[in-house]
Amino acid sequence: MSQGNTGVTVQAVNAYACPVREVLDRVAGKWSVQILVAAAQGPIRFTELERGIEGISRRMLTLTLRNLERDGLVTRTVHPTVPPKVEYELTPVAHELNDTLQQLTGWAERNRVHIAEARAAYDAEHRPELLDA
Amino acid sequence: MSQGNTGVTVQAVNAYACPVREVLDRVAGKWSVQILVAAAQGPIRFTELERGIEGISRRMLTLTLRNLERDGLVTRTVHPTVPPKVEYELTPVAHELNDTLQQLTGWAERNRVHIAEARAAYDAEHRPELLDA
DNA sequence: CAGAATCCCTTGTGATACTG
DNA sequence: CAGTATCACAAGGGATTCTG
Repeated sequence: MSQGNTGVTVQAVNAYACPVREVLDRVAGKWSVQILVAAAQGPIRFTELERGIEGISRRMLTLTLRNLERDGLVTRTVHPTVPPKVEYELTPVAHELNDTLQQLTGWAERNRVHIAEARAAYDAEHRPELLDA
Repeated sequence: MSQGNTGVTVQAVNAYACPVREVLDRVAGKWSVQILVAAAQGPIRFTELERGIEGISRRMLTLTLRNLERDGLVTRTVHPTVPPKVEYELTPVAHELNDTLQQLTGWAERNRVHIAEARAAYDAEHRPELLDA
C-alpha cells in the first residue's frame, strides 16, 4: 500500500477522517445489527441467538460476537456449569447505538417503496436484461 | 442456496426481515457515505469528488455513484459540453438519510475513546501478540 | 473530463468436522 | 452447550489501461 510503514491501517485512516464510517465499520457486517437487535431485550444465550437469527452459521455468530465484545458492545458471561452456559448482554453504549439505529430503521421504512421504485426505474432504463430475472 | 427458486435473493430476505439492514446494505460500502457527505452541500462534479475523497479509485467512485443513482439517492446530470461536465446532486431522500447519519456520527464521537479503550483492553487480554504491531 | 474494461488480490462468509 | 479448525468460494475493492 502507498500508506507505507506508518503503522496505521487504511481502515483506521478512513475512520479518523469520517466518524460515521467508524460506526459503519463496526455495524456493517452482515450479522452485527441482527445480533444487537436480538440481544436488546436482555441477556441471551449463544444457542438462542443461533436459533433466533435466520441463516447465521455458528462460525459467523462466534466471529461477530467476538468483534462486538472487543468493541465493548456486548459482554460475555460464562456460567461454569455442566453443560456450559454463556450469556451475552448489550452494554449501555450498545443500547445507545441501538437507539440511533432506530432512526435508520425509520428512514428505511418511510422510503422503502420509494427506493424500490427508483431501482426498478433505473433498471428498466439502464439494464433491460434484468427485467426477467 | 436453500432458498431455492423463489426468485428472491438471500440479501432481499434479510433486508425484508430487518429494515436497518436494508439501509446498511445501501450505505455500508466503503465509499457511499463519504460521497453522500461530499455531495451534501450541493451539485458536485465527478473530478471534484475524486479529489475530495482521499484514496478512492476512479473505478469505485463510478461504481458507488451508479449504485446511489440506482437507489434514487443521487441524480446525475450530463452537460453536453466539451469537455463533458457531469454533476451529481443528492435527492431529498438522501438529505434525510444524511440527517439520520448525523445521529450515528454523534454516537461515534461520543464513544470513540470508550471503544478504543475497550478494544485495547480486549486485545491486551485476549491477543497479547498484537501489542507491538 | 468522465468514464469503461480488465486483471488480480484480499476479505468476508458458508460448509463441514472436531472438542472441552 | 458453546465453541474451534480447516477448507473453499464469491464478492469487494485496488491498479492499470483504454476511450468518446
